Amino acid sequence: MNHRQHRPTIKEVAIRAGVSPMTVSRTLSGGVNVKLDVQQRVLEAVAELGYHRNENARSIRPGHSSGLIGVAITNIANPYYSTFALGVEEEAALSGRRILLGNTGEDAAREAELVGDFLGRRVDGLIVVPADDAFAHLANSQSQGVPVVLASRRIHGLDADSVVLDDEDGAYRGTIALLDGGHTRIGYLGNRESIFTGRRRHAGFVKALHERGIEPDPELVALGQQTVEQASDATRALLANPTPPTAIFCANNRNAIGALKEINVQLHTGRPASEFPELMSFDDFELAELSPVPLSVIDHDPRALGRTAARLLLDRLEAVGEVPSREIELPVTLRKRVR
Amino acid sequence: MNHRQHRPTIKEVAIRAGVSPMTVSRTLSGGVNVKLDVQQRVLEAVAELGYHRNENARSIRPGHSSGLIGVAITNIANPYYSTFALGVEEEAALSGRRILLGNTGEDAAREAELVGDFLGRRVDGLIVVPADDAFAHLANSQSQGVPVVLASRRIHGLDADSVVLDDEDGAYRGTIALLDGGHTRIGYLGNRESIFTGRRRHAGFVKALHERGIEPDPELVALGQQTVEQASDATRALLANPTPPTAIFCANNRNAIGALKEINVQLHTGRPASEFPELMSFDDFELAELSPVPLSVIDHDPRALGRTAARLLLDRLEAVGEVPSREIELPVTLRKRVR
DNA sequence: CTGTTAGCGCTTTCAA
DNA sequence: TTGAAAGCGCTAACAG
Repeated sequence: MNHRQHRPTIKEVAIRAGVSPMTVSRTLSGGVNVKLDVQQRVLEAVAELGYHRNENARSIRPGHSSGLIGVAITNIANPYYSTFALGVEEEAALSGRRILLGNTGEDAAREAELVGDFLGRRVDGLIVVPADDAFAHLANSQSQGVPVVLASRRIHGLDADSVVLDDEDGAYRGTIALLDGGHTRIGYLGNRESIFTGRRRHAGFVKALHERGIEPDPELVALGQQTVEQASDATRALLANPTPPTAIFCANNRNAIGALKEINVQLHTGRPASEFPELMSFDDFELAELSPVPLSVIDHDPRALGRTAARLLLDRLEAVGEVPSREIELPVTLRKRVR
Repeated sequence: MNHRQHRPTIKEVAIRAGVSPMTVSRTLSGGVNVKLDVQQRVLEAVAELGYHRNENARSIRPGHSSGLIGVAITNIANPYYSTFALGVEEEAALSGRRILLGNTGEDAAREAELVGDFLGRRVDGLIVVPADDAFAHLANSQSQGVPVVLASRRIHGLDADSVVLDDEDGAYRGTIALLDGGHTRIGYLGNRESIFTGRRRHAGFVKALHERGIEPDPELVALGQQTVEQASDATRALLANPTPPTAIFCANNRNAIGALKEINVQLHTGRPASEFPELMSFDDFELAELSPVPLSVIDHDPRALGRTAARLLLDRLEAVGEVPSREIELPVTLRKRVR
């Protein structure tokens, strides 16, 4: 490895090109008021040294921003969030910005820590899928002029731009579809009630049942599964119920996949698929169509969610003066019987 | 929103605490040689103002690093790479570092652009899944003392730390398993030969066939599918062959999933599953066990790949002096008949 | 068209 | 134990 072990500075480029640092700076900023042949020499020196402007040095000057967007999500490995991150990255790249990515693992303390770090790195703004309703760290960010966009989940009491899904309506429609299919004993696998989407999707589920005069059986409701494995365990418990559900509403892809895996395992014992519950999944996911039991999905576009979140942030960064915060709710589509 | 619209500086904290900026700085760096009660006052001022040290300003001082790691991967939305990114993030976080994430979309020009940007932001190092064999931008990075770790793919001619999978051996063993299962007409869905893993996995495939005296039929080999949809299209073509393959080797999860989806579609026409080819997938993936046809996977751990890549980088950053570059090859596990 | 000066926020060095 | 000065890399503002 050719170790010059040194990052060239503007001064070195200047010396090599036989000009002052200002001329280098001007050349790199578009070249206004620099003779063409001088620009040429400067650019040659830049290329020879492999020089890159020190963005950190630039960003400490007044008026200049870092061009960074801090993104705090709960779990990058979940395809829903990674696709979301892709959307953010794409949209951010359009304005030449980069994303600083942090994983919170649904841990509020970790989230606050990450946000503090992001602020220290002078991000232009934050895109956060909040782990819970605590928001002192986010309000602090806003108070310093660093806008916050909430994605997927809102926080009660925090005035910020946000983009979420139409959770309640989706869950409601999905549940109604199950009820219309003749199911009356419907299980529920979902997130904790303390999580925005958990609350909303469960509310939509309950609303549909109530509308048909059905009281949800607490024995068929399992909340708080964060992993596929936990979801499989919860499904096993549901199936072991003396009067098992004939359908299960899965409030996210982790829970739907866990349910599917457990059902698939139990199918190998020889019981026919028709004896297993039909599934409704909030979130589409890859290979859903291979389900051995009837499966419908409440579909939406996590990439668009990411792009929208980034758009909200960029719009605010470009806006002049005070702008009221925008709350966007993206629609979801019920796709019946993808299998 | 409470808009102070201003990021407090060390000076303001100092004024509020009635001390000099240096005392604030010292307090925040551990508090050596600062009286306890003074530290107390400083920390109160910090909390009141929501102050965060400007890391960008810190990083321009000699000796100080940015604490950033630039990560350039080809597609965050691919679960393989998002899990990889999770591993990198986790390991980087252990040393208090953050990741700057960029998506290359398999585009070498975009990769070079990203790397240039990362260098401008003074990353401590780079972790790259290279889009192709061009490496001027990476050598440039190294020459400036910014180490590069290649992940998943190596580049011929670039001396850098790297962690890859045992591609050829995995593909070889997978293919042998198919041959042992009695297959002689085996299709291949994979990446372009210009991509490191594409070359190696294909080589392993061919090696196994040759060992059994079989010449691969060019009509059964489809290279270059990057998306699930393209893989489905390629599968359709394979299945339409007058003498279709009885097994298909899928060199990555995109291709395996595409094959699975196409087979699933064709199953709905009524032809029995037994008439469709058995599958071998390099990469495990979620719900593989739901495959309607026999499916084996060549499994590995993308998260460990990410952690290892980060570890290689961090080790080099912590090392003193010249250290020879390390090339790690992670093992893969053949799992027969996950379904 | 080009260069000099000054200062962004921070911390190392030196002085008190 | 504290502070003042100087300078990291860069560029607006001013001078020439």
